[in-house]
Amino acid sequence: MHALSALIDDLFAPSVVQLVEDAEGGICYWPRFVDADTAQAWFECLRANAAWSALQRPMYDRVVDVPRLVAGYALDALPETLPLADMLARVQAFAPASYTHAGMNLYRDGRDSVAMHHDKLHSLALGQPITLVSLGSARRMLIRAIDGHHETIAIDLEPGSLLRMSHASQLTHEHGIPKTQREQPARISVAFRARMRDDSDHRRHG
DNA sequence: GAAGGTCAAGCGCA
DNA sequence: CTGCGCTTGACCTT
Repeated sequence: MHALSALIDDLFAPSVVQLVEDAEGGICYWPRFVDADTAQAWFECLRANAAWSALQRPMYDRVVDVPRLVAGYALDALPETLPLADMLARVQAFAPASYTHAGMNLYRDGRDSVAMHHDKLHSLALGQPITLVSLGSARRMLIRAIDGHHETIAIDLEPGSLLRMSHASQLTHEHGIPKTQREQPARISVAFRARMRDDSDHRRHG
């Protein structure tokens, strides 16, 4: 019975969903980028072995925790303990680009979140997309047009899914992961980006 | 070196 | 319940 409904889900599941249109491919969602077992294995390995850090930010007159854990890796120096090389190869097959970095977020539960934002374009290579792999439990993302009617798209990012956002779409849309009251197990997002150069050298100088 | 953008939690509102 | 817009301030980029 469950096997049958899963089969029906598979038959009717779209292979790709176009969420936003633009000249560079807009924002595109593949619900079944990898199979569930692979997604689960990646999730467990990353959660256990990635170098997660907890950040803080000032908020009014106190310091609060950033509501998620973060980790980042350069793709030319990947630790062998992580499945990032395998992930990159499979991302390249769906959304080829000259990726250089993988940035990861761990949303532990429904209280973790990211505010609406667009990715910083000054450090990203022109025309190169940002491609997001979702692992763990599904989590709702909001995508909102900046001008016009501020139309908002809500999409539940499923484990094993892939979301490709064009460089151009970062100028017209912002995105975020709102907090939720629902029971919400952990999710990891892995964002592959193409940085035009390493600009981490000349910060914090004098 | 001045100016502008970012993004955290909590509130009230629809 | 969910989304949205407002608030302050340290840190960042331009």
